[in-house]
Amino acid sequence: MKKNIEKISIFSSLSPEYVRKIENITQVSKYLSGKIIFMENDPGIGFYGILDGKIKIFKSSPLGKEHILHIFGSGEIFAEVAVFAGHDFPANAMALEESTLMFFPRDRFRALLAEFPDLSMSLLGLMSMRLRQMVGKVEELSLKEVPARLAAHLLLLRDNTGRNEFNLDINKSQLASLLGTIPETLSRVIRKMKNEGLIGIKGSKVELLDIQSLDELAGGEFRL
Amino acid sequence: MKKNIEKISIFSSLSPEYVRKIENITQVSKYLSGKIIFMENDPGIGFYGILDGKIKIFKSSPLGKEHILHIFGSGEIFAEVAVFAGHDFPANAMALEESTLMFFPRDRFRALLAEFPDLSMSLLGLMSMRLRQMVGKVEELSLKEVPARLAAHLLLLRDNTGRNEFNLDINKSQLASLLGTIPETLSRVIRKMKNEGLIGIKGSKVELLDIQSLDELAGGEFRL
DNA sequence: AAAAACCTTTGACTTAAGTCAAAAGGACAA
DNA sequence: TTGTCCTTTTGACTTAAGTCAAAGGTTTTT
Repeated sequence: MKKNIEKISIFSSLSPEYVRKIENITQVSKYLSGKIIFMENDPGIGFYGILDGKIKIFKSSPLGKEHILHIFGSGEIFAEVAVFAGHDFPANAMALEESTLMFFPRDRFRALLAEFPDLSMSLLGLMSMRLRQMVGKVEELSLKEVPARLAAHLLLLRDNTGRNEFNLDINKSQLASLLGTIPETLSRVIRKMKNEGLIGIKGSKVELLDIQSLDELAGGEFRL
Repeated sequence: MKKNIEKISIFSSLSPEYVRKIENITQVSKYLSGKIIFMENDPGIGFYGILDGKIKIFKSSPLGKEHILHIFGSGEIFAEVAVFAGHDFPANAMALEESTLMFFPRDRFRALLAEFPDLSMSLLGLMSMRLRQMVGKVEELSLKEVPARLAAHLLLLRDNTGRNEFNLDINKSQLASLLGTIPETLSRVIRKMKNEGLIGIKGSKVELLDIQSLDELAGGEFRL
């Protein structure tokens, strides 16, 4: 069966030599829909990557009720948290449709890490990077209101230029979309901030007039 | 100087033996406000954890303008992405206030990973776990509307119980807060769904009457 | 310079969801 | 049974932000 570890997103940006080394320890198999992949309390002898298909992770109560924890799709890996931690599988896994999985045996994976510490470093680096991206997204999504997002953005530009007066380097439609809103709304928000004396703006030249209020708008203590 | 690696969140949940081993290779130093920690293109000989203080990461343009990429605070690590990847530092770092940093030399850290592959596994496991949490948060924040969140929640309960009829195991105020809204709004949303024939509800007994519409409400193809 | 294309602003309207206040309901003890 | 307390629902109002349509402004092209 063809191995295509590039489909597993966490490994896809690894250097080709490591990709090959990892591929060599894996084992690809097909699971029919409904097939159990592992059960709760089975020893965590390895984790899985999904080349194709959908896997549901679930727990069963004594009464036979099932509690779905997660459903994973192509490109994702699962069970790695338990396996890395050296635990047994904490739940069951079942194929929801015909699926092609790649199995990464714990011991051989561990041996690879032992032999090639740079592989560990690369993997840690990749995860670290992704974590950063996600944290960024959460921060972004948490500022719900447009004025807050605009204020935060302006303060960031201020940090970046070191001035209270600077030029927007993109047009307002683009800025609107960057802030997750539409030009009309942005226009109105800008007008309001101008009327309230928080900023001055002419064309793409912006001047921050009331840093403290902007800072509070942005959720307080945004940046030093 | 006292070492307290527990303050660095990614290492805080590591087992004590590894905590000690890592502590042994680190070096704690104080930086006065304004002090440069490293410069762009310096070799990435190690990464840093912040025990206390604030660090700004920035780039300088040829004209001397600075562009702040990020500001890190207590408990965070920085520069690890470049260091793990074996790159030079891609930007400058400066203390924004008096800060206490812990330095993790790349070579010694790498040697530790080589010697203790289980440490690699644990770290990968921890990062994986955090990544999961963040992904979950992003998904949650992306469903903006209350009816969508309620529909998603009901479908999840359905998955979990395996029935179209089940009991809410918490009261409606708690449910409202779980969904990130308030009881009044939840009450109205429920009434609307009832009027539209999507659900039946009596006390805490819920029946899903139109799975397909609920599924669409929840953003389509929520769960198989 | 005139025309076309694009960007930005404004107005009028709609929708989602929050606030405040008050009315129903339900549970349970005295 | 009658209160008392808590949860839930309802109404009236407000706010934030989106849609649609149209009017001004800028550029760019010809």
